[in-house]
Amino acid sequence: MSALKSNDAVVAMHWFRKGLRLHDNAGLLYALSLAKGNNDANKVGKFYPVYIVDPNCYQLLKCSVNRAKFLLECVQDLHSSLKVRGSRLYVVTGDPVEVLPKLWSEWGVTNMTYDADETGEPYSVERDGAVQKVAMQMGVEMMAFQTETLRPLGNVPGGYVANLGGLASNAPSTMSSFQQLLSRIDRGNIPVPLAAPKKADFPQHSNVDDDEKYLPLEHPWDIPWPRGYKRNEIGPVWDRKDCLNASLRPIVPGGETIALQRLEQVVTARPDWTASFEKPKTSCTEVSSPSTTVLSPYLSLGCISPRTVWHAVADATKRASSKTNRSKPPVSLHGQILWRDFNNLMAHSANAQNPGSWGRMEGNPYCRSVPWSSDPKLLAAWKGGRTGYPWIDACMAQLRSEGWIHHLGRHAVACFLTRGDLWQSWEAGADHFEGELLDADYAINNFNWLWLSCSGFFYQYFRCYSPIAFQKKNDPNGNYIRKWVPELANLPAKYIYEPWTANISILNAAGVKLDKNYPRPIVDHAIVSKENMNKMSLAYDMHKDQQAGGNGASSIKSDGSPPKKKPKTQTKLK
DNA sequence: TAAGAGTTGTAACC
DNA sequence: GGTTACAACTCTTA
Repeated sequence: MSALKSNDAVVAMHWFRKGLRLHDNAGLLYALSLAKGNNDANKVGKFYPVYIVDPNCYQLLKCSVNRAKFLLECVQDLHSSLKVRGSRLYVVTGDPVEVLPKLWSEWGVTNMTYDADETGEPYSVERDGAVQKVAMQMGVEMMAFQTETLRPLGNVPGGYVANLGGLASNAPSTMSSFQQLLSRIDRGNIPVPLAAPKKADFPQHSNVDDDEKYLPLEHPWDIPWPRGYKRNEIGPVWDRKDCLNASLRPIVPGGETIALQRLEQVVTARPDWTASFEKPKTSCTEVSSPSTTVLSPYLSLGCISPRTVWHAVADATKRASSKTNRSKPPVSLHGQILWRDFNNLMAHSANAQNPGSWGRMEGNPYCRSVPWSSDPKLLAAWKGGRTGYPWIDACMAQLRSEGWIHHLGRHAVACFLTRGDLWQSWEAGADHFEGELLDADYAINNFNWLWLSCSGFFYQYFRCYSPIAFQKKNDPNGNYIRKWVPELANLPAKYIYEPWTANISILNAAGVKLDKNYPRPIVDHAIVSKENMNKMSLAYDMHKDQQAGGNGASSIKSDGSPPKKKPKTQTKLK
């Protein structure tokens, strides 16, 4: 595409949204090359790297204190890294659709690069569409770069959909068929990440100023709420005091610099560990140092690029001892990055078929209809870690405190909320996770909720996690519970997973007062899990009927009653 | 059309 | 600690 509109020097802007990094950032490099005038001294222009704190953005509206802290740290780190290179970050607050045109006029911007959102996330689609419209009117040339997945998702050269005949609805819906698709694109080779720009790559003597008006925000309470926002109505409920609450400690600090250090420490420096990594075998009982990489928060905001992680894992694996067993996708570390691309492709495909459907049950081509209940009390108990099942409550406490839970803990609480126990919609769970998780990601979060609730991609609903047995097997002494549910810390190991089975003298000795400082179970897992399996079975039968060409009517008798289907686990109900 | 595979279940048995 | 029944899902492939 033509970059220059006239003989004038270019004024280039790079709009950081996700992709909060300097390394492997094609859009940033392209903007810099434009501003440098292809090294023609007469054509050296200006370069403005910009981040917009957008209070309307879903990231801020659903955002927990932890996530706001993490985001601001990422932005601050970007500013520092740019300053080292003789530049700076311009941080502006407001709606991008209003803010960008002002900056374009003020600075005379001719070109703007940004990282594309290919998943079709509704807020991004709406925002970017509106910005593009204004840019067109103002003659600002916008250029999007696909850099947040190993390969572009869409119908562009090297993209997944381009290798599916250009039809997103042809996207593979299983991990193995996804891996085959990837292996057909350039024989499965993953492009090498681009280096971060050096000081010499920035146009010098241009526009570096210390205008305090554009400094990064320091504290989460500096973020203004959108106009008309009413506390407690929607989104986060926090103020300055909440932000200073010492119990809220993100599991990792934000920023590209720390992300790259962490990659070095956990992957590069541990070749044997990296080569033999198997996700299902990692521990969800750790109370001090996590058993996985905890790179996901950085990937979700693009502090580190997936290609960078991919190649670091490949290099470390090459250096591993010959005696070390090499794990393979989907359980290996490469597998984890592949899952990420697969999930992104599914989001892209769902939204290409029906815009905005990926985060919902209704109209989502990958989601089965399940008649979930809606009980605010059960949902609140789950969110607040007051279900009466210590392992579930411990996970929810860690989520609230650190913005992170081990993958298997997420499985446990997601299964519990949906098909396992509470029979609440996965949408409600996904919504809560999106606000609380540091690594909240539209594609991946919704994919996993579809999976765990057996609404899509995973269908073995008879495999159900027990909120007691699963973790008892991993952590017999209940150390994880003792840390995150301190009310139960003094219970003997025998009762730590089921405090209601202890007699009153044992409870008294441990300082546990059921219904007072710790709740009794809100449901009986042994009973509801069986009932729920029968409900899932009926929902699946309805789905089959619809697949067969009907509208599910054959499952409903003329009097409106459900079919007399023999419950498959009837014999176990007693 | 049937067989096989599917990142990570549970409980009972030896 | 390994094996098996539980009651049986869907999607892909041959």
